[in-house]
Amino acid sequence: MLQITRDGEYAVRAVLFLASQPEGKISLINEISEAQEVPKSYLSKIMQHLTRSGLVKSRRGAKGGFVIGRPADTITLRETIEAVEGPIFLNVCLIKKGECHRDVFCPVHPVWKEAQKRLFEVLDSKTMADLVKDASEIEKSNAEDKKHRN
Amino acid sequence: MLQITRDGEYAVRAVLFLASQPEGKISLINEISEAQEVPKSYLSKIMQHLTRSGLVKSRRGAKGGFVIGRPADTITLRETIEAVEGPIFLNVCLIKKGECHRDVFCPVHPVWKEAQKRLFEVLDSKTMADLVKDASEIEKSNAEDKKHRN
DNA sequence: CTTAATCAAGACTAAAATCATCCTAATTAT
DNA sequence: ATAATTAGGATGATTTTAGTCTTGATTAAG
Ligand code: SF4
Ligand code: SF4
Repeated sequence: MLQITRDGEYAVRAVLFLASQPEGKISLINEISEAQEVPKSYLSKIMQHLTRSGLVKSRRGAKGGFVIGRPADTITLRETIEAVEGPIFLNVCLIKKGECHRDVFCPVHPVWKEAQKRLFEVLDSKTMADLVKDASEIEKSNAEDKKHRN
Repeated sequence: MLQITRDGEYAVRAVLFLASQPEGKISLINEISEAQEVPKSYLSKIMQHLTRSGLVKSRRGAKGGFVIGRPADTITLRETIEAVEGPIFLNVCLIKKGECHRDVFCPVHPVWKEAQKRLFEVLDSKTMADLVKDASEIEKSNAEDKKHRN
């Protein structure tokens, strides 16, 4: 359907949440689930993937939980999504040369290549650090709006 | 999976085929299916959608078949895909305001908006007429390559 | 060393989407 | 009439999506 799955969406919410936590703060599944409105048991599955990919670090047992795995300014939106959904290909012919044998003469093939490139430009350019900053600016702006509505 | 479906892919192939036919030439399901390597019975379902959307015109009965429904330079890649897949939304929050209630404070929302805009720029800018032209240029270039490989 | 807390791993499931196929009906030219 | 074609809908296999649940492993602390 040319739409990101809940896996990808929830992964972004989770990583973004961890990125917004103070250094060293350990977050529990419960916290993340409630704050980001993701079903707890589903989220736990997603966190496993994110842990295996290194985007987050986990510790089991008492005082365990999750922290972000790398500096937030080194984690892009695309990387987060692909960590749980696998690599993005807008059409099968982008998977690899010859995946669709028509690619050698197909005039649509280069268009998909370009479309994907442009999409990646956007998803690669936003890091989790950027998004945390954006969030605080939106919050500030919303507070301003509220004041002006009096 | 953030990938166009076979419906969309096959629709593009079919419309492109019709766009490349000489004015007035009527094409049969069989011809289109063979030339574009799309399962015949599946294609027939897709042609129905394309007909209802006006992108192609059909005539039943003897001497019937399909022709393109509008000038090829007025049909974009995006329109063709959306005719069979429905409108494209890279994430649910793009469907409409409030579809995701977090959109008012979510820093990722504007990124999806931008990503979709960029994607549309590419898919809207290519018409079937462009693609037919591109195809003939690719063919010419491939023939050249072949000659030089001697 | 026991226990409570917490994540890891994988089995399981319901519903929907995907990718088709097939049959019957309607239409059209000859 | 008849042959050629598309229209429409029923059907179906497979995969994906979006989750839940249970059991096991690990850890800190008393
Ligand atoms: S766009 Fe062209 S190359 Fe890509 S899958 Fe379709 S036919 Fe193959
Ligand atoms: S990106 Fe933000 S607004 Fe869009 S669906 Fe996710 S949470 Fe909602």
